[in-house]
Amino acid sequence: MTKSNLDIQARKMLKAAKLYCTAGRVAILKVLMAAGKPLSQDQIARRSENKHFDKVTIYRTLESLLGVGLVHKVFIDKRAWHFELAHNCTESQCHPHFTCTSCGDTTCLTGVMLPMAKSPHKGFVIRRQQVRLEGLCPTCV
Amino acid sequence: MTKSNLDIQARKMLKAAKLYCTAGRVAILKVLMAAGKPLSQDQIARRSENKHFDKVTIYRTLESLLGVGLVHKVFIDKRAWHFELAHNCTESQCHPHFTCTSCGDTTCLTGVMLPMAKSPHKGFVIRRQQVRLEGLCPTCV
DNA sequence: AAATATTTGCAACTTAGTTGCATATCTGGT
DNA sequence: ACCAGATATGCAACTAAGTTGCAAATATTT
Repeated sequence: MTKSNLDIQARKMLKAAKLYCTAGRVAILKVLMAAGKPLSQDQIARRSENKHFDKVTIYRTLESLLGVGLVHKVFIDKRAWHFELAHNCTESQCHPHFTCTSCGDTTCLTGVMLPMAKSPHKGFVIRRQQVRLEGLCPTCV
Repeated sequence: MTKSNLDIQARKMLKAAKLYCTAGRVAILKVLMAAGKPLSQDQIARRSENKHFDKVTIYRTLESLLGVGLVHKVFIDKRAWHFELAHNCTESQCHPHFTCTSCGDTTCLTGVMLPMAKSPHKGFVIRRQQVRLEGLCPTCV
């Protein structure tokens, strides 16, 4: 079995981040790369079913990927946390996430970028900005 | 016992929204007004301890307040949902919420407002925008 | 290939939020 | 002010999401 492109890329990312290159990390990175949108632990588990990973492993893996900045936590109107690859992001801002109020689906609006907020209160140092949008998606309009 | 200002205000808001004016709703609105920042169910419960409200009641009350737009759900890096009064907000945008990465505290940056994002993908109708900021607060700088 | 460092899976647990249903409370009409 | 109907509340039991400790398995370094 030849290693896929995604596989090679995932291993490169892990090596660059000085993380142990384990089956779980590679698999989860690949799932996130393929998805192109934020996923929950549960969704990740279901999308890597050919190999079963315990949910604790998935959470801990995501934690380690968060730690080195390969992955971001996304805040959307769902009960479970969602994670996505941190590419397409500048140091201070990712793309906005759009959630449809009708079907509930979330889309990454890559390419859209707002100017960074400036704190009016002296003393606040703003490092990162996240934008969440809500409305109707093309299918539900 | 004379009714406080907050009390009168809360009742007015409920009446205007055509919601039953119950002890729970008034109490929770007062707690949110007094807090001036997003609170979780748990925090609301602890701040209205002179009268005990079941957590189910608090969730359902928040649900009803959300329904008429008196309250907003705020998305921050906490496990529990947080809610705040929906004043100080335009139809399409509240103030940004700033969370300190050091102490974890969240502050409302009232007065700060970003231009609304414009969708580059035709077909998306953007109705509301929420901004989450992260960095260091004055105390932790 | 061995020694060391790190990750994984399991079981048990905590915390957040939900559901159904019987009881209590609210509001408008008389 | 009181009653009927509408709505909200509390309780108990439940589901879902995320966490902890520890022993076994897997990576990496030498």
